[in-house]
Amino acid sequence: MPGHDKQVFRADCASRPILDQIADKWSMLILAVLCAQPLRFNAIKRRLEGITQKALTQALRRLERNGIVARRVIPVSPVAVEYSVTPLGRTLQQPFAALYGWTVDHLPDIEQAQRDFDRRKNG
Amino acid sequence: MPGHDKQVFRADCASRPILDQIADKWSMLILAVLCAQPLRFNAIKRRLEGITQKALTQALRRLERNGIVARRVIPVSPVAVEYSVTPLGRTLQQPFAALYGWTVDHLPDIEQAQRDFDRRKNG
DNA sequence: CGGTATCCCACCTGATACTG
DNA sequence: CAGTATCAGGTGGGATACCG
Repeated sequence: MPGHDKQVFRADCASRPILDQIADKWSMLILAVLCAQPLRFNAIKRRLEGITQKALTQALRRLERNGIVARRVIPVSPVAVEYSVTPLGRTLQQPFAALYGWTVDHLPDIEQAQRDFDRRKNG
Repeated sequence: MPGHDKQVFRADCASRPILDQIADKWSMLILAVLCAQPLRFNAIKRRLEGITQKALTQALRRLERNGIVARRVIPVSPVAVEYSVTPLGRTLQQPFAALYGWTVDHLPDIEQAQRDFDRRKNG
């Protein structure tokens, strides 16, 4: 991290809570599905196997509050709500893809390291 | 994420737990401080304002298990333990730096979005 | 359909004490 | 120094029920 090696380690660094809210379990996956196309609440939920309604609601609110996704209410009956990625959110695609690509590329190494570690501990 | 748009959304995708364990609150900061130089336990703790001993211990174990950091016991008295970044861990620097750079670059946008959102909700 | 409200429990936290 | 152990207390998640 050339250039900002000092501030980020301070508890009051402004980027810390952002990093926490954006680099979490579900946000990356939500952004990925929405980047392909805008989707409605339950459409997102169906695509993200394992997410609960509560977790999805919370993650979407957080992303909306941070300007990453937009929420549009379509006044039909029953109500339809469409979520889409904002221009700001699109700029996150590159960093996220890099991180995801890393996990895929190094998955064998990591799993090997885990086996080694567990064997050392257990015998 | 060109090329792997399908698997990651499945609950049993192998990269999911890795992503969870690596893109968490403290791992990025720990890796950043250790990339500059190997450090002992309390040296890391002093640099990461706000982390508890327990949280640091857990994060280091997880990083060690995944082959990201190495733990070396130096048999002096009292015991010294030095943590360093492995070659595998070094390859994570680029993706992490990209993500951190993003938060710094877009911090004003995000804070503005937060103010707008909060004002809409509260009035 | 897209949520909110509620309950309950696992977990994380912080503080403190103890050990090799 | 570098942890582990323990306990109290608060937070968040899962399951369920209900609402516009």
